[in-house]
Amino acid sequence: MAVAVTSKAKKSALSAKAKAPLEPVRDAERTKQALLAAAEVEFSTKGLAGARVDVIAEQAAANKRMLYYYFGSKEELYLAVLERAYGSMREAERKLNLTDLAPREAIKTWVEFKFDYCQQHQQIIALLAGENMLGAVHLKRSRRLRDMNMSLVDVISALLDAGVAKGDIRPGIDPVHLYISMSALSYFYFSNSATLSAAFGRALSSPAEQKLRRAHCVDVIMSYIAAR
Amino acid sequence: MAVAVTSKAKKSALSAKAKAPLEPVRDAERTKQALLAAAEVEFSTKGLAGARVDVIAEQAAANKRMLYYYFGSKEELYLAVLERAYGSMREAERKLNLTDLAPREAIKTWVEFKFDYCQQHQQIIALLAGENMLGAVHLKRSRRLRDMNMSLVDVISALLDAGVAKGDIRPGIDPVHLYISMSALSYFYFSNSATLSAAFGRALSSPAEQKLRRAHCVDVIMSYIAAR
Amino acid sequence: MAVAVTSKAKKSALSAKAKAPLEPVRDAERTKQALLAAAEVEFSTKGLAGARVDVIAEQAAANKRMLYYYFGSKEELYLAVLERAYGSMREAERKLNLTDLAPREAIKTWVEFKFDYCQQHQQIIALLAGENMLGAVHLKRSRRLRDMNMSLVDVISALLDAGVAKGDIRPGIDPVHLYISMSALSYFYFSNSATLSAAFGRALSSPAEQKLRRAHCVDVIMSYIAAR
Amino acid sequence: MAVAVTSKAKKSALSAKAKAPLEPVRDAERTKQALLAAAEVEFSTKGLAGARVDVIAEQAAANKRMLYYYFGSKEELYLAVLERAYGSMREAERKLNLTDLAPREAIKTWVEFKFDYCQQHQQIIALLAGENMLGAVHLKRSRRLRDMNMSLVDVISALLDAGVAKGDIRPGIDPVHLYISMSALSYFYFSNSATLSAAFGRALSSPAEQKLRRAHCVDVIMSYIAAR
DNA sequence: GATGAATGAGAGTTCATTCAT
DNA sequence: GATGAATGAACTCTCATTCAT
Repeated sequence: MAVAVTSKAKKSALSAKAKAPLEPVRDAERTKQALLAAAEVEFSTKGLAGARVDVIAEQAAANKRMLYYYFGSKEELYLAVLERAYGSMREAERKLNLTDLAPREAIKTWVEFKFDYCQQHQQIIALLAGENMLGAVHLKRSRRLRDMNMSLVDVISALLDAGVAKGDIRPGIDPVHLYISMSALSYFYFSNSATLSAAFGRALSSPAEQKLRRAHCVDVIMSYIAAR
Repeated sequence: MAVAVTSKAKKSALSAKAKAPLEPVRDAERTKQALLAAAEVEFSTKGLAGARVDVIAEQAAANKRMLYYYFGSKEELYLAVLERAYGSMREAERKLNLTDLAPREAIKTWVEFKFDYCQQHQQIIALLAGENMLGAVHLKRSRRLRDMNMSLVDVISALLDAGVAKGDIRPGIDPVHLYISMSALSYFYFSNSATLSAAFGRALSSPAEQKLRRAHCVDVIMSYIAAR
Repeated sequence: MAVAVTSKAKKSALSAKAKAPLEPVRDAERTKQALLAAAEVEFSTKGLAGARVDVIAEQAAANKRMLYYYFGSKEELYLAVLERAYGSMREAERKLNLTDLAPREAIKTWVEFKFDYCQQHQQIIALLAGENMLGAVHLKRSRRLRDMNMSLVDVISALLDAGVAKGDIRPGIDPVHLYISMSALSYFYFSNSATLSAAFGRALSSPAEQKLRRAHCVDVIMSYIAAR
Repeated sequence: MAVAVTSKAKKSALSAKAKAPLEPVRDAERTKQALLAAAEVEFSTKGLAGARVDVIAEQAAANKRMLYYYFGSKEELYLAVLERAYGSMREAERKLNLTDLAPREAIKTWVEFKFDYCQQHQQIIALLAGENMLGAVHLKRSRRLRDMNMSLVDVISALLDAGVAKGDIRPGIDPVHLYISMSALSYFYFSNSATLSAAFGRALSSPAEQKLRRAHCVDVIMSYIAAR
């Protein structure tokens, strides 16, 4: 963990220029981010109702009071976590720039991205699962998320159209449902890994198994979109 | 299990000995079922932590004390609900008797069944989502569910083998992952319908939309298993 | 106050008639009244904001949870206390039956009653002072108190009219302001006794002093209403 | 006390060397007064316990830290407000110089002053009501207020004696109780206007109504002191 | 003289659970 | 088998106050 340095240290930094610039203890942004990070863990493992603000504050090495100072309430903190998680997911997707690739290649990349993102952010998966269980009432209220979506469909539509024109993607595919399926194949595997592993008595979350699943997801989608 | 005799029955037994043989009012069983039903609603909409014991008792038109009388604790009630829900899902699946059908036909039927079951039991979907968020610790502890699974894989394997032999299913398909995908395509659509509808600004849960999705799920899986 | 008798007490009373009737621990009404009484003390000495629910519960020998069980919140308990206090004050006034007396005699009795009531219920005085400081927002919201008032003015009017007709009360007196003055002379003496004593360096709350004040109040009002 | 020099002053000192002798901006005093004014509003509407330090600081457009810098604590600020309010009330009374008037005229003027002062300083009325509810523990501790009182009684006594000698004031009037009554008639009308208005369903605080009350107060007192 | 960040104690409130009948 | 009263622990949230700059 980074060592905290007070203003005292900073002043001495003026005299000794070799001193590395350090993060101060009284850093609003730092505290805020620590709270958000701790909250993400707590909410994603226990849900909104099951999460404890004391635990969040403690894990963030912050005072409980700070949580209310910055976020107002448990629910607003939850929403902040949700917005950040959902936002960064959409953001990552947007950065894919799939339009530069050939249609089938682009879709394959997308499926792989979906899988990798789920794998690397299982906390977000859990978070979204919890939010969906509650009817997504919080996400629906969020203004920040209103605009984030939508354009996705346009990208898929364009890819599908190009593929159809080129002759290597079959016509008549609904872009929304294709997108849902691409998500579903990876998301469900991670969101339900606990019950799935129990059900099949097979450690589905091992690296080897994950590699298998990744290929399977690509396979399913590519088979589906293939021109006959 | 001991036969329940209500106080009503007792009283009438005292005053009139020539009573009807045994008036099995079984309020006991009825109360128990009412509690389970109410608990399923409460747990599936609010999660384990968010659910309120008082609400469950009230919705079941039962006294709160009865809940403890029959189930011991909130957590045990939750487990009972989970077991019942998960059990009946597996039970329904077992009753499909798919081995009588041609392999491709059987799998198509299965996919459709998956979709229909999800649609008709969205409460169970939510319940499972919540349980998975918690790492499925309760379901893993359940003895009753140990045995329920497993045989599923055998059925799929048999179907796949038969199809391959017959030449209309491609070889090399992993039955576990096929099963997971069959589940994923329907489950995710329902479990995440709240965020999906918000994301796409399209009422994905309308009957027309559901019919579309059902066909899409079948299409995806059938394309995948098709022999080239 | 009626003595509560539980079924237990009743039963034992049947077998052993000499048994003293006992107060049961689990008596809803008793707990409720104890809470109200404790709350009256706490609210009247510290105000709504300064009062502590823990103290109220402890003084009532009840569990803090019971306070919420019966009253819902601190504010609602406060309102209940207020309604009870204000209600019993008005009730006592109504029972005076002053119309049976000669006009001047009636008004003299009323002034004396005002003084005596203030003296015997200084808690209520303090309670009302606090509520008035808050703009009486709680009392104004109370439905129960809507109807309690008003008729008072009619009584005074009748008395004044009779006195005027009889010739021993001067005409032209506003009954509302007379009532306010009758209240003010006693109420203020008690509500502000703390600052008054400090200001005059004279122990104004001694019995002797109170007797003096009582006579003074009567004197002032009687001088005012006297026909010239 | 150290002379305050604001940053504003400093800056202008830098740019214009030919400065005015000493530009005593005294933000210090201004901030202090702003805090007192804001505190008076907050304490008089919510009481000591109900008042919020943050609100006071915000309303004074000052930093919360300044409140502690100048007053040490919430309670000491409260005391400062009380002392100021009570002091200025007594001060105003002292400035009446009633000894120049004829006795009855002087008392009439005094009653009118009481009424007018209450009307113009209803905040102080509320403040005193709150303090009295708490047993006036703060005012009693205040050294500044020890000396303020007392002389009032001498003035009244002198007026009464003069009136009695002159033959137009009746003998035997207790000056303290007369003073209390003069206060009571106006104070109570304002301190309890909220409940009174509610009780009588009559907007007692309208200008017309206030004029009526003022005359009534004078009438009551003048009738009382009149020689028969 | 002024400020935003931080704090610990304690407030009101809620909850699963149990007691007495 | 059923009920209303009772409980204590724990939770979310608030507040006056102080630190570091």
